[in-house]
Amino acid sequence: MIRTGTTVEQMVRSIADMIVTGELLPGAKLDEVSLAARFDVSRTPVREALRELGAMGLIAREPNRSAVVTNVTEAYLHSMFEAMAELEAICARLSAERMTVDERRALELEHRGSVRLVHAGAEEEYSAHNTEFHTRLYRGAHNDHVFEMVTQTRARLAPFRRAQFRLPGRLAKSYEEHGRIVTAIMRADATAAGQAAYSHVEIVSDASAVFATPGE
Amino acid sequence: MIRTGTTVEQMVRSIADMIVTGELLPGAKLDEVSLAARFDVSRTPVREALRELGAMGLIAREPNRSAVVTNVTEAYLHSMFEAMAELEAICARLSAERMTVDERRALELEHRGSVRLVHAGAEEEYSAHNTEFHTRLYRGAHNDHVFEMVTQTRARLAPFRRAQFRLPGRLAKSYEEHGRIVTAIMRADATAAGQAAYSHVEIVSDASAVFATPGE
DNA sequence: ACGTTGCAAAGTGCATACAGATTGATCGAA
DNA sequence: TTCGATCAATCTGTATGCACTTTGCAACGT
Repeated sequence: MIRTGTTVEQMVRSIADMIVTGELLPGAKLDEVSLAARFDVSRTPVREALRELGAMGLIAREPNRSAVVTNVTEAYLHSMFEAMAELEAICARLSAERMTVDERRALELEHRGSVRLVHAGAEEEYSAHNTEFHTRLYRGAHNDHVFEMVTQTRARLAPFRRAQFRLPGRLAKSYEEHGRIVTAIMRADATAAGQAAYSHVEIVSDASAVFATPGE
Repeated sequence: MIRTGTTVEQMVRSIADMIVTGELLPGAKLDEVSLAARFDVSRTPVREALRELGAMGLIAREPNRSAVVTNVTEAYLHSMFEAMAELEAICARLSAERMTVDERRALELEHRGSVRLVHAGAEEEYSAHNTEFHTRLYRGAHNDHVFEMVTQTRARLAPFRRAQFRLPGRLAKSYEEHGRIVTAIMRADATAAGQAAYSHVEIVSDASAVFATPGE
């Protein structure tokens, strides 16, 4: 396979991707031997990859037990959504203050371009647009550490948010909420941008809570 | 050393502690064989510990190079302090709204008890009190994910904040700022608590910026 | 002098081996 | 039948070994 020193990194990305995209569902067991066979490497790099995924919070590890895809309690899921709302609000506020002219224009274009996806009901494509839209918001804050935190939190939430756009009317609502954020940012109204971003995530949270595992 | 946990966990805690306390300064090299000898284990668990510390952001790793204690740029340090201010503000706001009566009382007692350390100029002891004070604030928010983020950010900032209480008059100022936060929380005034916490960190940031490494 | 090349020492990346822990199944006894 | 104990299969935790990479130094040529 890969003979360079990036083997573990690639495995981390690959496994993280499987978790985020739902190929590996919360609760799924990840045993080292199978993974080693699957990636055609020995257990040593597999263990290092699992160590890193554990630190990222994507999997849970206990001594002498197989790693399992993190299956958070309702309470913790709620705390992550609340944190996500706060982080998005921070990004929106900072973006309203700091985005360059080009960044503002690109955000607006990205948003306007998505209206046809809403009308077409293209859930898959809208989901991709949504990711891009929010990533622009995170970058626009011009704060690397906040970017790291919000990106990581987003990754951990991904498995629980997957089906949100399948709920009836969710696409149109999302578009409308994005619009409020964009408007506030174009006006450089940090307070309004923060509030719009906060309530946007709150609504996504409500739409996703149903997928949580009943507390343990 | 702490009894609980596996070998790797203990090493992670131990090394993280050395970094946070300044026993290992930013830029210090951590080679695997030396660490293995020092902890009397083989390189395998050492590598896993380094992998985890890397994921935590405490050390930087590159292929075929020794790990080095993270030596952040001024720009990144600034972004961490700004993020820290936002996180502390969140904790203060949520604490103002959610702390139980017992938690509020304990916070106030902790604060009042520290006045004698200020008068005595006991930097070391005040630093311990400061940690305890802020930890109470983080817990009081009753949000596990925010707690994780703020704790991790705090750990990464620790090496650059160590000497803050040696600056003249810093103890008294810190005490005064804590007082504002406590007052707001006792009044359940979330907005005031958030603002007080934000500016408190801002001041610490200014007091610490001098320790950053000139950008690279 | 100075830059270049080649080599040796040291360190990392990964594979393999072995020891200890866990799990599940089977067999025996109440 | 059911509960419990025992043992084998399986998996994780750690040690060790080998190959490749990096790096510092020294000898060489210009």
